[in-house]
Amino acid sequence: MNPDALRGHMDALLLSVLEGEPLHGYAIIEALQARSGGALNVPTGTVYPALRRLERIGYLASEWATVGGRKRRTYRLTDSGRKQLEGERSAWAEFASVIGGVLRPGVRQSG
Amino acid sequence: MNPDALRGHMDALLLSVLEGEPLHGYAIIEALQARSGGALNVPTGTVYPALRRLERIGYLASEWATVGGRKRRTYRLTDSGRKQLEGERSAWAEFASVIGGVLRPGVRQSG
DNA sequence: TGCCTACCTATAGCCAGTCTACATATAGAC
DNA sequence: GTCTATATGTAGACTGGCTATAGGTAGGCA
Repeated sequence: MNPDALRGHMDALLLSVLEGEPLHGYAIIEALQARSGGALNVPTGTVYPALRRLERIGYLASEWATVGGRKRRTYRLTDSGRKQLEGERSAWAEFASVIGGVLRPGVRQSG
Repeated sequence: MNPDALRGHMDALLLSVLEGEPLHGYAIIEALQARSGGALNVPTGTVYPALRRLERIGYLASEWATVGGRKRRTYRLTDSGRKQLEGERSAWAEFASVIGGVLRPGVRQSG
């Protein structure tokens, strides 16, 4: 998967994965991998800064927890984040439709 | 349309629009607008450098022409570009399927 | 005792592609 | 002579995903 292609879609992926249940960073990475059938291998250097950014904006909130002697920062969607997720979903639908439409083979403008 | 979302998909759009017939830069911008129902407003600062890059790689070839007193640089797909377009199309299909899959509401991993 | 793997968070700096803003020029309408 | 449409092009800003690195715990294994 070309990394550049993810640009601008990462937020939607993160919010979506957190919709069902709160997760910590490492688990989010695994969830993305699992949900994509292994196609999405997002490095920590992408996920952790993105999560902090989303928290700063107000779409996520986080709490520290210690599980099995390991510290985790667990993120959950805020109401604002849930609303944003809706927006991201329709933006994606629009985007996919537009790009898909232009890429469709054999299209000609007037002939 | 969020500009970042285009990252990594611009090449595919340009190659696709040139599949049917050779076009010059300005016409390519109009074609993208037309084919997308107005959703795609790609600025010249994006298109011209991208076209040059694609030519440098070998996916496009260009020739100068003068039409109605105005100079145009007309781009056409090379064989290599046509091949690349196929690759871009399947990459897009894969990408759209993966992202769409993760974004689908109500997905849960095991429960 | 040491080594390795899995788990877990985090940052500095790189990089490439899209964007904004600007520069340049012809044709035709008004 | 001013405006709009047509037409190409560059410099530099911006931005967000990536690489590389850093730090630490737990548990298996030899």
